[in-house]
Amino acid sequence: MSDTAASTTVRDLARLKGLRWTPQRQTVIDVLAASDGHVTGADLVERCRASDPGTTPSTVYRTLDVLERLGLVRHGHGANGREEYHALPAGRHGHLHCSECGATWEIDERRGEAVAEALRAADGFEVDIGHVTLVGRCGSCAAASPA
Amino acid sequence: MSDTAASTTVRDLARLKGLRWTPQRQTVIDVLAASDGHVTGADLVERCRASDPGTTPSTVYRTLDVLERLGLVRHGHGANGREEYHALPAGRHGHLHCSECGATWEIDERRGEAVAEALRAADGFEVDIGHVTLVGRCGSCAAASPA
DNA sequence: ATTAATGCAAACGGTTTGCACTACT
DNA sequence: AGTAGTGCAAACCGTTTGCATTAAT
Repeated sequence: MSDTAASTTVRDLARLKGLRWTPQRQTVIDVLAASDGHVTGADLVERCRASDPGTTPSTVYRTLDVLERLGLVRHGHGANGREEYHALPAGRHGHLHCSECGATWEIDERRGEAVAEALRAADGFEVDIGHVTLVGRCGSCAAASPA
Repeated sequence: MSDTAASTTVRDLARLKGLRWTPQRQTVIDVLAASDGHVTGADLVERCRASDPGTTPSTVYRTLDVLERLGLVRHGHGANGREEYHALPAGRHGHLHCSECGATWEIDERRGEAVAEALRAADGFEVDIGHVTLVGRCGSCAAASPA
């Protein structure tokens, strides 16, 4: 399961655009794919080093740029404001982060659409729900302590 | 209009907590109050220098910490992920940022509540709508170009 | 007189850049 | 062979910290 169809596609897509495919880039997309949703740039560098100890920050960040330009990756901002990357398809889902217990989880499709609808209501703003992590307090924490 | 009632209150509140009130702190809250909503830390430093050229980053950031601990200031994250501060009362309003035209504006109370309600629906998550700037495309931009 | 707060200057962490070298095509 | 991509190392930017000094109480 190391040379997936998906990887092949990415490589070909890159070639189409006149880009070259390198082991480093493969590593980045592999690691990215293995990260279920949101990874920090620095995180990614670190994780890449696990499979390729020679990984350099510059290469990772440059690769992320390329992948994003290819439309294969999106970046957003986590609860702490740090850049966060995720491989597509994951575009339409956002994240919630509880500032009290520190947990983070996804906003399911239905709620995501409800939020989008609420924002669209007045003047047609089309929110990119996946771009930022919403912060607040989860049900349990909110219930546990007062307002 | 330089020594407002509000300022006096802040100073007294600080004193109550055993803190000292300094010209630098006064400058920070003044500048903050004059900034209609969201200011970056670095921004704030710069703006403070306008009224007090001797302003130091460390002092500004430390002051922001204090003010936040006093509950007078909140920090959040802007469209670019940078830290952003705003003076209360402004807690319950969020910001929208159009990634296409670059405009930023506030989420009015009604929509803010609608969003909160949408997120609360499933499991009681209480979003802090003011903590992050939501990113997307404004009505005009969305209408102008296709999806 | 106490001791909180300041200012400096240096450290920090994540990200970006210039440049010579490597390697994909 | 030609040029896109790499690795290194240094720069960068916003923010944080240690420490001696200043000033609010």
